[in-house]
Amino acid sequence: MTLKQLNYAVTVAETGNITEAAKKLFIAQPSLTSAIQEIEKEYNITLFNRTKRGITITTEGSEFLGYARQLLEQANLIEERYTGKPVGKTKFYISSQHYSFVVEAFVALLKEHGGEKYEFHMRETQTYDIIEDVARMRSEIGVLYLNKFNETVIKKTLRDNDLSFTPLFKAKPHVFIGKDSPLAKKKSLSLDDLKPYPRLSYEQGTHNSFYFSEEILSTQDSDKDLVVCDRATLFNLLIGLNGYTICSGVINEKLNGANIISRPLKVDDYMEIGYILKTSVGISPLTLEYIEILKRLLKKKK
Amino acid sequence: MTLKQLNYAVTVAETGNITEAAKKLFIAQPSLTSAIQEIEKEYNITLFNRTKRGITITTEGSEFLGYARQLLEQANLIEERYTGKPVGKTKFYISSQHYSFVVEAFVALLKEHGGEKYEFHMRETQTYDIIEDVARMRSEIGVLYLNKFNETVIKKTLRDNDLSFTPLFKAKPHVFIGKDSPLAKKKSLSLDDLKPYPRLSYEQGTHNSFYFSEEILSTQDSDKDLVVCDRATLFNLLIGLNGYTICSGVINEKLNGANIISRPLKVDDYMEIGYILKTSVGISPLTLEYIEILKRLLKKKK
DNA sequence: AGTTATCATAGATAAAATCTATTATAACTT
DNA sequence: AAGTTATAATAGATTTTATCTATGATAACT
Repeated sequence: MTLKQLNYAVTVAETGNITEAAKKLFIAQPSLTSAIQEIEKEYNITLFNRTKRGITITTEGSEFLGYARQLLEQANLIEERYTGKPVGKTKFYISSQHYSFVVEAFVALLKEHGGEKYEFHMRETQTYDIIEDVARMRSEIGVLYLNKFNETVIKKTLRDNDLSFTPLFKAKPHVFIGKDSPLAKKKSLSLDDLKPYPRLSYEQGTHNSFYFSEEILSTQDSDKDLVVCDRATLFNLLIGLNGYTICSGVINEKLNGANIISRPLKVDDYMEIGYILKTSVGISPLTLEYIEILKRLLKKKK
Repeated sequence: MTLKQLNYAVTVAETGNITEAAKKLFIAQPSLTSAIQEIEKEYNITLFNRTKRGITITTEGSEFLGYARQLLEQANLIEERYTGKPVGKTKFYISSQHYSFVVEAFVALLKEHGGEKYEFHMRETQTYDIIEDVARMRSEIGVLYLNKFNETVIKKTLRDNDLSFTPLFKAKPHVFIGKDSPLAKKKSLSLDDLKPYPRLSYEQGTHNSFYFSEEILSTQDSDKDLVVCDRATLFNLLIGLNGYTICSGVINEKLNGANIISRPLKVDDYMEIGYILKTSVGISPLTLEYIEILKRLLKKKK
């Protein structure tokens, strides 16, 4: 295994095409072909399925490339430290449930790296995808919540995938509503208060087991159910239809807008929000920095 | 930069002798010489001072090799993951003040890696050395405490060295005494109670500024002062001379022995014990695992 | 003064990486 | 159906890199 080979493999994966990747790397296509074959031979794995219209990554390959990327990232770090010149883009990938504080920290991280070339991904997605992203090393970090109800299932899923969960804070359940909603008059809300209004929740795809829901109490009955993928859409419906959604209550006016307010929900439950990491690969400096920012931000909010 | 070169450089540093290292690496000495020169040329640094009786590492070189080791460690991880065979020894270095829970976690980590080839270092040492060890990447992690008194100074030192501090727990000051000490009768102790007895503290070398003391209240006067380096020695003197030492109070009977007990100290102060990391290099899986063990252990004690 | 241990240099040799040219194959195009 | 295009694999030549052997230089020992 050489750094060159790993870099080649990663580029091929990104390009999805050996010929194309060879051009990017300023080498001839057969050289690249043989470099890839070398890795495959050395570790007796298949990184790519070859077709006549490019290549596709195998599951095995996707995992391997996760490790490879991590290693290359670290090699670039040394390169930069000792040449001064930035080598390749700074890359950062995060998968998260829909929390504005996660976006806020993401923005803060971006600001600190504004000068450099970068490629940052903020994936607000479904709970199961978050876990899968981190497990397959598509993202280095994921943010989600645990509570009494989903804890056992999620923790088992995490264990199975060699992932660790680190709590950030415990939140009492809140309800997000539009500031002009009739519900806004009350200081706190009960489940009965919510009954007449449309409930908004996030789409959970094929893994729409209750356990992977983004909202607690998803097993509760509701007459009017609206399911969306996008935070802005959710907020639009919240305001437009006097809807509500149950959440952690950590709110950022700048990001969510002044039209959204939160009210405590009168139930005996909690949400423990934290981040997940793939333990077997360690933590990169950038991820470490992101975690620090998260913590700093949350401290301020309290 | 290639992994080969880095590996060569690290071996040379370990051996302190190019000829010798070449034998270990099963290559001829001139090959090794030129490999090292290549790195030095590429990054315009001097890794080693050559003398006629081997080589010595430069300060620059020591830092570079810190990064190199980290990278190689991660490369080995991949190698192991995909060949099954263990590649090189598992290495773990920790520097810490004298806390038995740190040793306990160290032991637990060892147990989980008992089957493999390993080289683990537990450096119970002086506060400033802990900071330096982590800053120079001789250790990946360090454990020390902050309190009102030393916080500003230590945090500045950490910032200057690109180190982060993460709190583990806050402890109320306790006093360690022998179980047969006259002081053992009282449920809690005041500073006046301690006056007549010998105070034990850890040697802090040339950096013996108050701020780097391992014990809080080190500025307090004491008539009988005993200064040691070794935890066992400290405990022996504690028992033999009815001495005392001020500490966090986290105690482990198995490790410290049943002859040592702790009593709360009546002062308005705290110790915030946490770990320090070099932020610019990320965290290795093993260090991550160690941190998890620390947290688990401390949770149990509470 | 001779011996030993050490690292550096020179030039030869071996290994590897890369190149050009070509083949094979599936998917489009006309 | 025949031709064209895009893609990856293979073969063999060529270049580049890594390593080797032999030797030189120098300080520290004996």
